[in-house]
Amino acid sequence: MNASPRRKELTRLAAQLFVQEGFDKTTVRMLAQEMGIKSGSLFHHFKDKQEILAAVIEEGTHNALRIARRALEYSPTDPEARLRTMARAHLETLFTDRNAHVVALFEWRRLDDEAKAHLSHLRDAYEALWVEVIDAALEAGLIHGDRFLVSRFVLGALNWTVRWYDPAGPRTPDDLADELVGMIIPAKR
Amino acid sequence: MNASPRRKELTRLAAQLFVQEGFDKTTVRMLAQEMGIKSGSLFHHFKDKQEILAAVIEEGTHNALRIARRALEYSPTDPEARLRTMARAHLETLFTDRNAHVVALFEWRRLDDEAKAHLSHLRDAYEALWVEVIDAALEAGLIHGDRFLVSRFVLGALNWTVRWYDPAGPRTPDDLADELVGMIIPAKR
DNA sequence: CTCTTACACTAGCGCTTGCTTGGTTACTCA
DNA sequence: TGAGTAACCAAGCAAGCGCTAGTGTAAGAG
Repeated sequence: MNASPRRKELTRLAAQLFVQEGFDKTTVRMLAQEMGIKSGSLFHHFKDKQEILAAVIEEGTHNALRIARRALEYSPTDPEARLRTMARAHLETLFTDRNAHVVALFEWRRLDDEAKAHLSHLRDAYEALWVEVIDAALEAGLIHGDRFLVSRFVLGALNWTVRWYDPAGPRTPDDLADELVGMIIPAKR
Repeated sequence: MNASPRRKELTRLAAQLFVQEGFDKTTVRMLAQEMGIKSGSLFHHFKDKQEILAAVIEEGTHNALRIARRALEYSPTDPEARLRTMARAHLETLFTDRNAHVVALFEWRRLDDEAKAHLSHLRDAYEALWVEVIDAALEAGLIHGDRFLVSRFVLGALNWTVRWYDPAGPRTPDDLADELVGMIIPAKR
């Protein structure tokens, strides 16, 4: 709700700590120290610890949606290019905003029901983009299989990259995206 | 180390709770109650909470390795069949021993360094099976791409199934496995 | 009939947790 | 100049945490 610049910065720091330590192991005292304030002052910005988590996830998902929409807007319209665009956008988002997304992926269950209900709308909107692109690729005969399963598998493969991919290595996120797309569409070289 | 039947049963119950609540949120009192004993008695079976986690993960990974090896043993030897066999074995393990594997996948970071070192050998042995099968498929020209990336993508897609797959639904784990293999090898229907 | 072993219990210690309270400081704007 | 407000702090409470110490009991081994 509130979006003061101070709160945004605190959210960014919280995301980092949540990734490093996990939500449960991150204490309000650790959060406060990282932010350069005392633990009590934290509750001036956030109603409770839960709300910090929700803020982190909301911020991340919001960005992902924005980046993907913009990327599709400027993408060529043929199904293969759009598939590649979505894969690239997904990984771009995943690694520029890494902390927030890792939290969204692995600490989702820690949200209370209210926050989950609110945030799952955002997430569904994002997944809808994927389903749309994959449907087009299926109809064009570019890939084959069940639309539901294909999108789950692709998203799974992409999301799992946060567990092993090292941005400092020789491969760029775009390399990964292209490799994945190349893997699921029949070769034509 | 120790493997009394009592301890094995306790490990199974612990896995269930760890999945339900997460490792950090699961208290020794909750564990004890689920086991029908008092919290103090728990430490007769396990040195500390960490050791329970390690026992859960060890048990699961051990089973996965056993099942995969046995499946490969009885599999036809052509690369496509072996790929399908590994995918099926992976999902079979993932869903018969679901709790243990979810814990292994998502609570790994909670292990102390010593346990990590010990258990990562087991995990590496399992991944080696995958690399071997995927190498054969690449050499046979069945799939294309980088061996490292392909195996990461495939494992990612498979592991991610625990986040969305409902065993009570219409699809069997074998269906999923076949669909995934069908997705990455060029169609020939 | 004793000794050992496995398993469980009661009681609680020492510490950390999320969060509250009551007050202070610095800045903005009429 | 004075009122209002956003940001912070010091102090600490109540609850819950992992784990320990010491004891009891029943079953099997010698």
